[in-house]
Amino acid sequence: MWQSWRKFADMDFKLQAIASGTAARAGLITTDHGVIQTPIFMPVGTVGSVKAVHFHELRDDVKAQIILGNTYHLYLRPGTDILRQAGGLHRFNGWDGPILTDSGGFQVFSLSANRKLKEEGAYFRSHIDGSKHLFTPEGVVDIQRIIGSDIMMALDECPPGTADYSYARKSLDLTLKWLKRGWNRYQATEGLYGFTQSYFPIVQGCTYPDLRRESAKFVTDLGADGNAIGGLAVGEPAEVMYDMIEVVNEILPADKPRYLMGVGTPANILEAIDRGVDMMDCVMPTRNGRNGMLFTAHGIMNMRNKKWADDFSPLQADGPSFVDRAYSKAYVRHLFISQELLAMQIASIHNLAFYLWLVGEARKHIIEGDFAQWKPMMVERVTRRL
RNA sequence: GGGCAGGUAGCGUAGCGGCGAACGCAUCUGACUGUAAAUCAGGCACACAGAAACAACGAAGGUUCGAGUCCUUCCCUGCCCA
Repeated sequence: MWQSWRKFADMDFKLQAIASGTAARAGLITTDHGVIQTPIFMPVGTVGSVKAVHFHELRDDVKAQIILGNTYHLYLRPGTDILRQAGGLHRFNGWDGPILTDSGGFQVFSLSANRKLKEEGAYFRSHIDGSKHLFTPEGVVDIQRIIGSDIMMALDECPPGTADYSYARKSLDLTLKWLKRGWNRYQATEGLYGFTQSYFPIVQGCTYPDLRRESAKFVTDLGADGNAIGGLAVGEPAEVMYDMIEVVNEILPADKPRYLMGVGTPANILEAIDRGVDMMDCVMPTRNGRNGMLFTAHGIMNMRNKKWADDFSPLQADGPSFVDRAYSKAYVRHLFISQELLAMQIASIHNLAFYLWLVGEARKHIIEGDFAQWKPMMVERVTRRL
């Protein structure tokens, strides 16, 4: 185990431990809104709300340390005027912990039918009212200054996992230009609300190792407070994703946090941590939770299945959240079948608490030094179907 | 007793000469990875399992190449009148 204390532009990242026989590491990220213990999972709160979960539940039950917001969605609603008047997103929604905002780069991918990419930026049609908007690398920094997130993300293009080489090449060229322009705007501006904000550039390059290496090198040379890996878990096989993480993490600096964007399943998360990833986010625990899927330390349950109808045992007797013991499987199934809102609340709290428990356990085992033995056992358990 | 309206898969309903029959609900199963997702997809008599066979239009007759669909009788339900 070794330690390093280094002060970077806006943010501290203190590496606390690296488990032997693996690239997994434990650390502490210090922001103006609090300290984050890594590896960490970050619940997604796209429009400034982690769907179906109150902030006191997020803090006290889920034990979230940082949440996400989304630039595209917040820009459309409530809009920058309201966010500026509110004094930023922390003041607006009441979450006083760290916030990371995605740039809208993912919407370039997920709303691809409603956008056109040009050198200057991404032209969008609002999914809400069809109105036209332009997202530039600079503009997206400006918007995130107004939102006031602790970590701002660069605007990138996130191509599908099936993209061919020539498209991936072209796409990466655009993303690299955008990264540099966004970085320049970031350095030329400062936070509006009296605390500092970081800017994370994003590695792209689809499933092509040479493009990934080039991208990682470029990103590293910017010297940001932390670096992100994007364009994964978008249709490529999981093994390919793991390979790309390894390729990229050989290059990304070890003394800065590495953020794997949009990942993933509990097994994905453990594999990513194993390969040196520090931060992850995913809609899966909340979205799949609302749709009846519960992730547990013993496997996956579809709560709508008939087999739970008369199972009065607790949701998860040894689970980390109060909902795990407060409610039975039969009751939660009844709530889902009856389309009761409480079902979605319980499932969201449970899944998020499980995800945070999982990364917390990973951290513990990294520090204790037996992560390499613990991980495969855990991967097997969390992928079972109950 | 008379009049009117009806009887279609667990329920509700569409179809009014080509239907092995649409749709909704219920029910069962699956999907969901930087959230256009409290969403989406599929199954759903019985039996069998592999391409063949047998299956829902109240019942029985009839007309027709062909009938939920037209005709006759009967049974049942609801409403109204005696």
